[in-house]
Amino acid sequence: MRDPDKPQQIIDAAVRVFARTGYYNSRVSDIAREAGIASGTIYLYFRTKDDILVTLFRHKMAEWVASVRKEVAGEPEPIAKIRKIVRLHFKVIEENPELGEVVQVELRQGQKFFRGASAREVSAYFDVIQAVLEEGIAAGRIRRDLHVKIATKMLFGAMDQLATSWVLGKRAYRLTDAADAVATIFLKGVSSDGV
Amino acid sequence: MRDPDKPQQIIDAAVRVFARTGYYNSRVSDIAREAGIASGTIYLYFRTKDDILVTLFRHKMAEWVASVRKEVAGEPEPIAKIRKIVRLHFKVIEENPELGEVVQVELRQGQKFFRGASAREVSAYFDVIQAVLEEGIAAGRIRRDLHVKIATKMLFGAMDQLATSWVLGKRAYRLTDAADAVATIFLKGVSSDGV
Amino acid sequence: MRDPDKPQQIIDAAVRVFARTGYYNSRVSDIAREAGIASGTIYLYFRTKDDILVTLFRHKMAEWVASVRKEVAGEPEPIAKIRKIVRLHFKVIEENPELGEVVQVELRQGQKFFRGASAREVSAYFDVIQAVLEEGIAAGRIRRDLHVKIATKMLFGAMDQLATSWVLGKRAYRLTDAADAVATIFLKGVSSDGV
Amino acid sequence: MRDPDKPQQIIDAAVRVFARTGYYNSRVSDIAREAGIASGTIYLYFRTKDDILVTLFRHKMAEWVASVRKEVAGEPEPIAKIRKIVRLHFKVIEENPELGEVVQVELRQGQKFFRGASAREVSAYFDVIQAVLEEGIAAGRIRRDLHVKIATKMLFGAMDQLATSWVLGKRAYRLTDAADAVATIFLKGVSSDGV
DNA sequence: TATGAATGAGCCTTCATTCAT
DNA sequence: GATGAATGAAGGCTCATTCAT
Repeated sequence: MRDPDKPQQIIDAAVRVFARTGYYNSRVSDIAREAGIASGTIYLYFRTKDDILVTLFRHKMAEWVASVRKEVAGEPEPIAKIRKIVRLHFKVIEENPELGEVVQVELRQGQKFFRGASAREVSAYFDVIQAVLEEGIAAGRIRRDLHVKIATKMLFGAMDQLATSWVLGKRAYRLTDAADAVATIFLKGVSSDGV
Repeated sequence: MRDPDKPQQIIDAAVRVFARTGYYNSRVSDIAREAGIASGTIYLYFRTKDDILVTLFRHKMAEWVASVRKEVAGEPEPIAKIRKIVRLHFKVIEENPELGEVVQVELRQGQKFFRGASAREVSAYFDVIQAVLEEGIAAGRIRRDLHVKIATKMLFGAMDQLATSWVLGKRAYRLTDAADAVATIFLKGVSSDGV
Repeated sequence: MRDPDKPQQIIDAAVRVFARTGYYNSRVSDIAREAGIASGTIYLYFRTKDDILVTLFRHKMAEWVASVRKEVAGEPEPIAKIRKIVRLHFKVIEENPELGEVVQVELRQGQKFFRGASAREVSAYFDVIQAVLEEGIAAGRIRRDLHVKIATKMLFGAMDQLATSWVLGKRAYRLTDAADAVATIFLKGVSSDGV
Repeated sequence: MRDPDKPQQIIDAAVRVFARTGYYNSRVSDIAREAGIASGTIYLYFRTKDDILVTLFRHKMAEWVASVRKEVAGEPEPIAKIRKIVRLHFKVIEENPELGEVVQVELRQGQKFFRGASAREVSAYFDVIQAVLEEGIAAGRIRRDLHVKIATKMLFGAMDQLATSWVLGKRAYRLTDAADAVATIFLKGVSSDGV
């Protein structure tokens, strides 16, 4: 198992193929053709077809979470952090619509049928959001009585739905243009009354 | 002479089977067994396996939207309407977790791969939410400058994510208990400043 | 099992259906629809689908042979008898092209796969031809050294091929117009030299 | 890298299987077993089960016609050519009775139901016979007023019927022994009177 | 390591036949 | 007798996976 680029090439090919036809309607040989290799070669790097999807999720989500974490770390202000998260979420989707299609569409299948293999990475994303909200509470910018877990899921769900609509729709507008509106509504919803 | 209850029985069986193993991992014969009929019988009422899923979506979403519409119609106050929608959304999921699993998990697949067969019914749900928001604006209860389409998607996404977490999770709490918190955050986010 | 017309109606419907799509591509329900009855009713008169085909062959061939026998009996002259046989063969096909299609196309399948169920009737036809040839030899009109069985098969084969071409082709000409040419060539081939 | 002998092996296996049970009563897995391969392998070389039969017809008929053409070309005399054709026709059947069974029995089905896929090759055989007859007319050996198309069909039909009887019968005699009798009768039937 | 031909389990769908009405 | 809904065995075809080269 020498070539260290192959797994990444295969995953990138899989993203494109899955985006096009979905996991269950894609054949391993489609991924191989897209990657420019023989289908047998895939099995030198992945155990099964499922394994490709699971690894894909893990890698992409890990990358994503890492970049969100980094972005957030560079910003001291909790309110601004939320705005950054929304903007980055939409930017990632906008720049990688194929990845978006796969993640948006297949993730729920994945959560259910692939043993929560990507659970760690997904919940890491939730953790980032939740941590920022808690920071905001500590800073007095966010309501003390906020049910943080609920608010976390709401923000994620809101972003996810905007992204899904855009990805599966006509993409006639720039998704990132919606970022501020989304952040504003959410922040208004969770902020301390006096702010 | 053809049994008018059969299609419903088959759909109900399909909901249970799809909830358990997902559309692509379910066999037609599984649905037949669950429905207590022979597999050939299914083809007297549905053209293909796909047709079962599409019909399932259409029927269940149509029912759902109808009940939401009815609930909303009985309430004059736009703010209260939003609260009712959230409560009903969670109540439906809580009382039909299997339906929830199918709709939550398969719907996105469906939106993408089944010719948007359920698109009409899904967008009808969005329409209900949007109409209530516009009513709220007209009544001065909701910000005049709100981007209504964005807010609609946000509310749907928030509810959907809460529901998904609950359905795929341990269900250790009552989903409906989260309804007021969700509605409150959302309403605070969109309401007129003076309110 | 009362209605004495049903079996005939079913057979006639089967002739039309088999002519259209062939035995193996026809469904029992197609025959039922064509006959204007329910598919279950067929099983009151026939044991299996095979039974329909076998009975069809037997009846139609028996009718055919009977009419050939009658026609031949009315003609004292052996040479004229041969001409009559050819003319009648082509007339039957021309007037019942659907029957022709079934008999021509399916008969060989039948000979092979349906236990020679129609063997008796088919060989009865051969017997008629052979008897006429032997009559011709006795009358000195046909070569004494003729291999009668071979000549019988040749005449049948020749008529059968002309009929098949016509039935499966465009039918742009009248098949009976070819009868005399066929008879003439055959008779010249088998007649006594001095004639 | 794909084995270039496989298609031929599959066709040969198919000939044996179809001869035994007929096209419609044969399963693809039967052909695979007869060919000593897995059933999926067949689909690497043929698109559908139909495709096997059509290809089989085309190949075998093309081979047949080529050998007839060659045989005929080596003989200058038109009368002798006819005798050669009959002898070769019977020889092919006698040496390949299984092929004979398939061609004789299934060909008519094929003509009707497989889009006339073998039409070109079959009519090429007719063309060879017809050309020889026209040659005979030009050489003054065959009647000038002969309806060539009818005579062509008659000869083919006669040979075909002899072959069918032999193939489907007990094969208690040598088919080639009948060749001269058949040729003689036919030639006497079509030859110029003075000959 | 890479290949891709070969494998064969698996599944959707059809349709001859049955049987309750 | 007549119906046609129900049955379930059967089979063509797909495709993830293996393995000889």
